[in-house]
Amino acid sequence: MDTRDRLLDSAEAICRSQGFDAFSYAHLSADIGIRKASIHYHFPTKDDLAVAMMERYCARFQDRLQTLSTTSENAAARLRGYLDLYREALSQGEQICLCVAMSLSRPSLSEGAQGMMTAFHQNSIEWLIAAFEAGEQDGSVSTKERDPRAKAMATLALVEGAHILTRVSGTIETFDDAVRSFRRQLDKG
Amino acid sequence: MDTRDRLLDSAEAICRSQGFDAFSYAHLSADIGIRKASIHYHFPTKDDLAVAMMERYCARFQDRLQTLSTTSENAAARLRGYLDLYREALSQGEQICLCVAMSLSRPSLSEGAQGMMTAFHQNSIEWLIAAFEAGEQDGSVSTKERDPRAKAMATLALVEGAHILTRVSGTIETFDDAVRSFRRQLDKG
DNA sequence: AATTATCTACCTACTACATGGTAGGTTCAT
DNA sequence: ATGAACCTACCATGTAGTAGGTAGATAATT
Repeated sequence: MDTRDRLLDSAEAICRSQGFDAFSYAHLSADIGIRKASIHYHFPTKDDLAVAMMERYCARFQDRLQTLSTTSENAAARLRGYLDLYREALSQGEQICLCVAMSLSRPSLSEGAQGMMTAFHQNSIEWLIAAFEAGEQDGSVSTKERDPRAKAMATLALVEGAHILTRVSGTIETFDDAVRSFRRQLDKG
Repeated sequence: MDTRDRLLDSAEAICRSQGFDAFSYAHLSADIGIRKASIHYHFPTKDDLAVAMMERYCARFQDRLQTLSTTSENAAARLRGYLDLYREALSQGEQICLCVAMSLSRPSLSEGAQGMMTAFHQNSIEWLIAAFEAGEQDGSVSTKERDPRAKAMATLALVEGAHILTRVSGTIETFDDAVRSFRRQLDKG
């Protein structure tokens, strides 16, 4: 793997477990074994790194969503896959969604990085809306709520909030507990 | 107001809008108008400040929950009040729950501060469980889900996640969108 | 009542270290 | 001989925290 990717990996790991302000070029340097100044060759400023990190994360996530859409047998399966995606992202319970992690850092992140976060949510919402609409058509997702947008935003809030709860408790069971009710709805449909 | 409280106010404001790592004794100093070193008289270390901040926040929140329990006419009203509490906490959309904000900072927060966060969630969950159980008894809250613990954890995740979404979008409408589905359920019952 | 000691809440001045970032040089493959 | 990918050495600034002093209120002792 090339240095650039290793830098992004290292940065993403710290960022997702301790927040954006928690890692420094010195940490990365010690972590991957090149001098601090050399990192500036790959990412002139820390904000460049932030943007690159978000871009890669968003692209990967988007890919996964795409795959889910095409391979799932019905809308309920798609949404179950979505839950699994967030569950896997937790790793052992210490890695939360990069977007959640970044959202709390000082808003001095530059419009570039801010924009990536907004885009990430936008994409997620659109995907979820499509999933819920498909669920109503194929009958695999039955809910009282009719408004697909409300359902989509509630779902996004649920999984991101579940990440926070899991981060605090430290055990992945917390995530399962928090999404249990929603998951049961998907199984019944 | 005495200096100690002003320090806590200032710290809490920055912490809830930019994260724990975003404020320094220098910021507080400039904000309330005493010298940086004098802050160490009130809070010897930054972690002492963190613990005091969390203690005050938890106590206040607990008080509010208590009030809600005693003054609401039924369980649905209690839960509606809970949603309002989180909505108000957002202020104009930049102030998120202190516990959510702290949960992302480097876990070098000391067991004291970590423990306060766990306690906060514990208290919230217990309060919510009681509310959902009351809702089943008085018939004001009707849901498919039977397990009150699953409902409680899902609700906590929902409101904390809604805070994150609101923080990113910057508008309070986001919060309303995210909890709309749940709130509608409470109104119907 | 006058003096002395103690305590609170601040101050100036400092340290040691971490931070992001820069200047300029070296190695090595193309 | 050009450029990518690194290096050493540095800088200005910000960080939490310390040492030691001071004005003023309060309490204790004579």
